[in-house]
Amino acid sequence: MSWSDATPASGGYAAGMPRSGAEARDRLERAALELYAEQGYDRTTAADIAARAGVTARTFFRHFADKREVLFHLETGRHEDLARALAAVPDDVPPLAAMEQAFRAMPPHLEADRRLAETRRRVIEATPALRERELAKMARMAGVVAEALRARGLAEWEAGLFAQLGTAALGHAVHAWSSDPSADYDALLVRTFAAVRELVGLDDA
Amino acid sequence: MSWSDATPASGGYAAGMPRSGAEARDRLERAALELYAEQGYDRTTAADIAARAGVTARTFFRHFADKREVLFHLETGRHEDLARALAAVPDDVPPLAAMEQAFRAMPPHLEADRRLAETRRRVIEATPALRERELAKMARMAGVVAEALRARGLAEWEAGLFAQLGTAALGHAVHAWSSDPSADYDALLVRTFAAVRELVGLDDA
DNA sequence: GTCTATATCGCGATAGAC
DNA sequence: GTCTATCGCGATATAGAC
Repeated sequence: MSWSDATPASGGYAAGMPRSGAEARDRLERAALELYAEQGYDRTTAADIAARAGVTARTFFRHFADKREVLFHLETGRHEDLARALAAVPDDVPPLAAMEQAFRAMPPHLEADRRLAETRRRVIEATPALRERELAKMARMAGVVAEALRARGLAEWEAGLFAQLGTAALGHAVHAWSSDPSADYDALLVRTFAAVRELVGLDDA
Repeated sequence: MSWSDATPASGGYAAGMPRSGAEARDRLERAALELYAEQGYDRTTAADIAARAGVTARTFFRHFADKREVLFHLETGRHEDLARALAAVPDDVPPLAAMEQAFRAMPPHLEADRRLAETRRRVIEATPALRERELAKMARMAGVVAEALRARGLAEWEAGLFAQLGTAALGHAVHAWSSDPSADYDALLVRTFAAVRELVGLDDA
């Protein structure tokens, strides 16, 4: 079934195994998630992942900087999209609403396969090293958002705080979504932002 | 001078070198900060640090889980203090004010030696791995705060959001303090919380 | 791809501190 | 003596260099 049980043929690829870098990266990502879920993150070596994906360990590190990055590669690189989405929101829209619109415009890529999203979440929550990486990604995103808000005229301090609020809301929505298969992501996001507005007393933000 | 140039005597400690775990840990912390500042985090090996502290590399890892933890060990373990400080605030004090009081009651341990705090901050900001760890520590603190707020009667969601706001404010104040030697920490903290209140439209929080 | 540094952890023996 | 911290040595695996 698929390439999951493929063993690297001596001297190269197994017959018919696609050689494209993107394909290999995909298989590595899948293999990593599977193995992390099956045996746990620590007991899974980079070599294990590479073997299941039908490549060598060296190839693994060519695609991903480290063992953690495998689960976050998809999220990275979307920061430009996010900045663009925020810039596209008219300047007279208040900050929270602007973030809400931008976030709604870029739903999670894994929406297609919820089972994967759930597994991924479970693995991350069970692994301190992965939670750390997730926080770092979140912080980077908050930085991007803050910069975009500053471009909309907010002061540095304001921009930073609103960005924290907004990304916290986003994180909450994503978390809830990937924990509950029967949830509608967009609705969750809208509800979360409404709750933040009410809680924080900024109905016009 | 001091134990910095001490080499572990073959078969054991150099004569008179204190064997207490706490002393060794202190020396390791100092040595690590020095070396990280001098050569950078990546070019500093655990063996380097251990050698400067007069112990073996194995001992380093007995005291600290990894190379990053050295710079955060002091911050850890104060979570109980923080929880206690929050519990000590009367229940009728609103959440932001409660956090402000609790934080003011536990100023940073390095306040005594600002040079160290500045160096530490510079090293952390220059090292992605250390920033990641710092974020993780912050998140853990936010978790502790959130739990304390829930104990004060806030709903889970409220508690989490306020905790994020409060720890963000704390982080901002600490950051500003450890970047500017002439700043008064307590005043910074108060000013930061005031700014958050104003910005967020919750003058009574 | 191969080679290498080195981070990290397990284990048994040893040696101050109380 | 019993602790507890350290040593010394080895094993595995990550990540970067060549």
